Amino acid sequence: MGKINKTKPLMILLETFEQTADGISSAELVKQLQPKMNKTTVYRILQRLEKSGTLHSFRGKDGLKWYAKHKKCSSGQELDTHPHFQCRDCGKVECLALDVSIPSISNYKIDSAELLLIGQCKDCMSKDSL
Amino acid sequence: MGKINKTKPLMILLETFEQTADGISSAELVKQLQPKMNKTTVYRILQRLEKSGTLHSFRGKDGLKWYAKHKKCSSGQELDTHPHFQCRDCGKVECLALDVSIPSISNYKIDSAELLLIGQCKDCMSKDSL
DNA sequence: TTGTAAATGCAACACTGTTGCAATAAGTTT
DNA sequence: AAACTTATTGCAACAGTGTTGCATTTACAA
Repeated sequence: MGKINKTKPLMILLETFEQTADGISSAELVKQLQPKMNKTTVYRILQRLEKSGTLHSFRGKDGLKWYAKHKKCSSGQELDTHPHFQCRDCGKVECLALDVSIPSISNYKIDSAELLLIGQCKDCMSKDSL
Repeated sequence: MGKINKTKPLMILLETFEQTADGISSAELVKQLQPKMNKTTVYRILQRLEKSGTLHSFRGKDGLKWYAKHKKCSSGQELDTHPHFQCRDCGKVECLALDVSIPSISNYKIDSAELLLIGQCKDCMSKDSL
């Protein structure tokens, strides 16, 4: 009891996501944290943080899994279906603060939706004009 | 000249997609066509068919790449941004004949959008009630 | 027939993500 | 504190998706 925690992998990941509102791919995290932290540990912590509601996940344009902070919905239980933007050039992913209305389809039960917008971000647009 | 074509991989793939309006994942195709056709060949033909406009591709909920017939837009050059539905239970993917309006974002140039609706299809709903 | 370009197969590889098991750390009970 | 239990982490091995290089075959043209 009273033993001082060393900086744990969980904390490192939590702080990483606290520092940005952007998305981070699991693969990127694994690379960044090696060899300080094991690949398996990274994947497992991400799963835990998603299950606990701290993070949300989605797929990027290349099929990679991305995570970002989970934004609490203003009105309780509704689905948070904000879109994500991914730059076709640098690959960066951002959460967009927009509401997307999910179309309803007869004979189908829709649980969730993922909207990914692909384009060019500010940085890459300005690089183009140099 | 005049030599009779044996049934070529390209033709097999084309016919496969002609027979359904649903999506088929590359991985599924590779499995189905083995050992008649090589994995690499399948992937390369899919790339070719997408580049030529015969197929379009998108990512499913698990990051797999899916292909389906490309539907021509009624009015020429506009982006075809129909959503896709994937069943959370059986994994099947369908193209939905709905128009989705892509939100525009200041400072961003949006090229394309992917909307994936995840839920339960008719078949799996009826299986549940047995 | 000969030559050339496209299409296919094969092996090996890179990468993302998972699983099983052992080792460690943390928390609980006595 | 000691013993026990549970949760975390690391490591190695694996499975699956997709790509690349190179050799071979096929289609097509001169």
